[in-house]
Amino acid sequence: MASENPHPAADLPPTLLDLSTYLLSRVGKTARGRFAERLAERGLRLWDMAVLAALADFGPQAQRDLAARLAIDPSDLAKVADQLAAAGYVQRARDQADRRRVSVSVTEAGRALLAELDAQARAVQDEVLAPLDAGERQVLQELLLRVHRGMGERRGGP
Amino acid sequence: MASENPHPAADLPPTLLDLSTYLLSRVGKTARGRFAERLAERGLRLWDMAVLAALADFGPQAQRDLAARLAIDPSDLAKVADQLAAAGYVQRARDQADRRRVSVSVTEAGRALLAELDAQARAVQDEVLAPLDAGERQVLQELLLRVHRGMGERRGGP
DNA sequence: GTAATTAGTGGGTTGGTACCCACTATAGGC
DNA sequence: GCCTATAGTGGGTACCAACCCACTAATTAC
Repeated sequence: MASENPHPAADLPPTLLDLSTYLLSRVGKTARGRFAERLAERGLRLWDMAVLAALADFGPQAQRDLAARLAIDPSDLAKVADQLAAAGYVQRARDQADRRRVSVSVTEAGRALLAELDAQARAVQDEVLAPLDAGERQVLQELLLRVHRGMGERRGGP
Repeated sequence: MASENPHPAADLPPTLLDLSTYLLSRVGKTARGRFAERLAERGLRLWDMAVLAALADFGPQAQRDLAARLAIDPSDLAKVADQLAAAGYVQRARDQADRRRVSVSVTEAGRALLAELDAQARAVQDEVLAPLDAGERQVLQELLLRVHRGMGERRGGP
């Protein structure tokens, strides 16, 4: 999974480097990739963390609501939840009021894992944002947050 | 190819939104996706533009050098070049000094196409960066550029 | 009760990317 | 001339993400 550098380095055309969207896409992909690598070492995927985060932040929820919130296909969420439950990071229980629903909640182990993953994510972030000082990182975060809020939440990854 | 919004909107866990790398990845993916959509309408892919840009910026080159520069597999580049040549956007000619090499150069049509694509890319960028004013976009561009330069150019997309 | 709706799940398909290998043609060392 | 290395190309494989459909179980509407 850890890919060495199969092709030599490159310096890219200014026409592309002048596009913020190009840089955004490239930097974003790299960051995502590096973090995904670390998750893979534990047999986890990005969605796993997204689900844990959503449960920790918003509390127990029915899978359907969780899927809507994360904009993931309910069928795919079922698979993620399955793995997480098998590993003991989440619990699933039939809702007694409406027994079709499965309420998912994060366990203590899940919270602990989330904290660890968050730390790892920040480690990767430090690596990626190394060229920026604390103030600049703050600025970047705020700009990105505003851009993100402005985007119609179509569909993305985790 | 144009995906409607198959799942309802979502508001995401603060734990994730607090990670710049998460935002980077998400915003980048969206931008990339939107631009790719437009390219797809013309039967083009992201690599096509990358190749045109490299040729326009750096002049005619052997495919091998072009592949190294863009960090794409030579075999994959061959396929891209093939399509571009068939459409008349690039020309391929055997290097007379070394007849193994194929020198690729962009045609007038290719330059015209690149200009159009660049305009479209900027249109998408305007859309994505809508929440930011001109000064903020400038700041973002510079921060991203520095981050990008700091990244070991492992491998990415186009 | 019957019909229509909803939640979850299993089993796929599709599209795109990165990657790799075998093969041909040419070049260069000696 | 012979041998090794290199440039390009064709034809794959592997992997992942997004998506979709069919099916079951439970609920609600009438």
